[in-house]
Amino acid sequence: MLNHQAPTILDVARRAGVSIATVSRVLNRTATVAPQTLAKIRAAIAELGYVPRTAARVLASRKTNTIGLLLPEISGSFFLPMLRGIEAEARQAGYGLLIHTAQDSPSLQPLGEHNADGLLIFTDSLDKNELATLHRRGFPLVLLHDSPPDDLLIPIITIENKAGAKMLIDHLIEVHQRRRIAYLQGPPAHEDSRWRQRGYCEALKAHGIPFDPARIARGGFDEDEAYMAVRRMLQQGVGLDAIFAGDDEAAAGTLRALKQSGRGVPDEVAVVGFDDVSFAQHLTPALTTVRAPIEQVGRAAVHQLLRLLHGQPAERLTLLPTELVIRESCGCHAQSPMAPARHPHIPEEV
Amino acid sequence: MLNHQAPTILDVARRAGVSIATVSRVLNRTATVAPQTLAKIRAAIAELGYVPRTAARVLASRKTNTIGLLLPEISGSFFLPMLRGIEAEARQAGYGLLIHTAQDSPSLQPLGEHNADGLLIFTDSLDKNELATLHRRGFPLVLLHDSPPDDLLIPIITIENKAGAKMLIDHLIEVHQRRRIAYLQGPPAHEDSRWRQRGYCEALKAHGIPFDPARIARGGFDEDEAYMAVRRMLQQGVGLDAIFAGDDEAAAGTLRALKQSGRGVPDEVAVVGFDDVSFAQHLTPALTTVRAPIEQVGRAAVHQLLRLLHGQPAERLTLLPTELVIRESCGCHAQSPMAPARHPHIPEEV
DNA sequence: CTGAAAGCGCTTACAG
DNA sequence: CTGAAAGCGCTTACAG
Repeated sequence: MLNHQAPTILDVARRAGVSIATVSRVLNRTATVAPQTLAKIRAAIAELGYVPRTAARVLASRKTNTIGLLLPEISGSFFLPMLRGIEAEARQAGYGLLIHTAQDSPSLQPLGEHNADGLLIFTDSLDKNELATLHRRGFPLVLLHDSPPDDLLIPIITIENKAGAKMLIDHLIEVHQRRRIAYLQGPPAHEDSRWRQRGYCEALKAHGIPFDPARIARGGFDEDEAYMAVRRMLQQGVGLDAIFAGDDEAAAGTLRALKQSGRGVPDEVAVVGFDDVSFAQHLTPALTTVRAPIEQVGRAAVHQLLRLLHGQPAERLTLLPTELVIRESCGCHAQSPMAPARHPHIPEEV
Repeated sequence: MLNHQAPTILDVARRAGVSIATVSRVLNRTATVAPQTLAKIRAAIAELGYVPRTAARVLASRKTNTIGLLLPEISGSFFLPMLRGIEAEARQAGYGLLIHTAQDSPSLQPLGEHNADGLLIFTDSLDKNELATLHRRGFPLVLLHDSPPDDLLIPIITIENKAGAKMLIDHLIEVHQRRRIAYLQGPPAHEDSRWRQRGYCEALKAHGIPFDPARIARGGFDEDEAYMAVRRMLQQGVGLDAIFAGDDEAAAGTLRALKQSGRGVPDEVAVVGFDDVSFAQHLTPALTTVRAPIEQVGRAAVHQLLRLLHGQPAERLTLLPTELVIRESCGCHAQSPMAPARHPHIPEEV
């Protein structure tokens, strides 16, 4: 399909007057080469605009030099910073990034040992059996926000969900005297949600507030689902003076439901989220939430995977700290509007 | 590195009692195979859990079956839907997606003929010379939101920026009687921004409003940059009754700057954005903007690239329609019952 | 420090 | 409908 035949290692070798083995050595810095030879080869490469064929290298070396990323789907403000972290870290290490969503493929064909050296697997994107099979084959795997089955030692990267949630609820109780606090659960099997709920429960307990199941509903980490859930609770007359929406997306739906029902936020009902995604600060009132270091999760995942790829031991669990972000929706005052919004870090140019 | 040797096509052939050529044929559906033979091969594949090595296929067939995506960086709410569209369309067509950001690599090494069949190139991510070189080699390329140099026939996918902007400004002028409308430009070389500015100018002209360069500033399609730009205009005493922020990110910064300066939005100053990214509806007041079909842009780009890959002619230009999204920041009433009611207001005098 | 040669696991004419 | 064989473009012991 290409107009001209791209140069191969043989073309370079001929032009430089050496063997292809020597060219390969300078390409891979795999052995010292005489200075003049080196210079000739470098020149030949430059003149021909030679780029090694990935496929040939992979076939011969049995390493793909690419990391696979498996996701359930591409959505939510959560995903962007994570991808940024993964891509940056992979690129820095000289690895390519192959992305695939599990959308409708029941089995994991498009990503595997045949086109990646290792895999990053996000919550809910791969069947546990397939995971076990891959792992037993010795294929390097790192999990994101989802624990492996007990018997498998697969590294996992996740965040301090419980501690974050506890800080948040403690704040509502201690600073704003809320005691009738609802919790909106995420998707059923979602570990983040379960840990957040534990933090919520612990905070209640620590303050002697009885747990009331009527104040638990399914928000699904989803704006519309949360909207419906809150409407339902309100209609049922569940007594509330605060809602922990589970995550920021759900918090947006919660705010909408409350506004529509004429409840004042935060005066009547305080609202808090989790994650601190980009739009959290733009909500009205500005959302009090917990900052999840999402980009770092991505970086850490690649980091651990690289260790595995290099035959080094990896951390079984990487638990990244979360941080309370106080804005207005909890009942606190607005901070100075002088402060510009915070932005994710942009790597410096070299 | 793997515990067991993964099965190869030879293992399958032996088990099925056929040659590797025949196995290859059923793998690729490249010739009809006798039913019993087919069955035996299928069985062998299943029993062995055989998956063809991508590298070997690529090397032998000279097709990578993957699409490369080159971006300047991973950021902004704009990027997510575009990626979703690209990934979905590629997956559907059986292509892998290899992502790379141009961050610090001055030249395009990590993505090219050696590991992709074709490339999707987003604005600002590749030097024009490299682009020309790739194209002249006959490498399939599709551009996103950025025109090729005149002499190169590279398909481009973009949106109706000018028409969208014109609708927006027409609305401000005709419905809300605004005449002192500022425009915040995007990054210098950004085509989207230039076309939006043309739409802005045409709308002014059509209503006999003189163009005033004092009302043009650099918002950079960036929240903080827009914030600073608006503050500056306000300090300089530039007369304004509306601001077209260039895009939604900049609109967020604009709202912040106006709020901080105590200007009422939309009463004193109307604000409109462009793109309709996810947070636009969450801003206060809810943002009137133009919906850019971003996910579709991604899909269309893959679609055109696939045509190229299949040797079919591709559309030189795909121009996707935009659509006005009226919310509240222009001065209109809230449309949906979801939002709180507002009293009608009488526009300020000019 | 360098080369000859085997081999990585497929696809694809070419025969039959 | 099927097989034998060449070839894709590299890497990597093995010699020297």
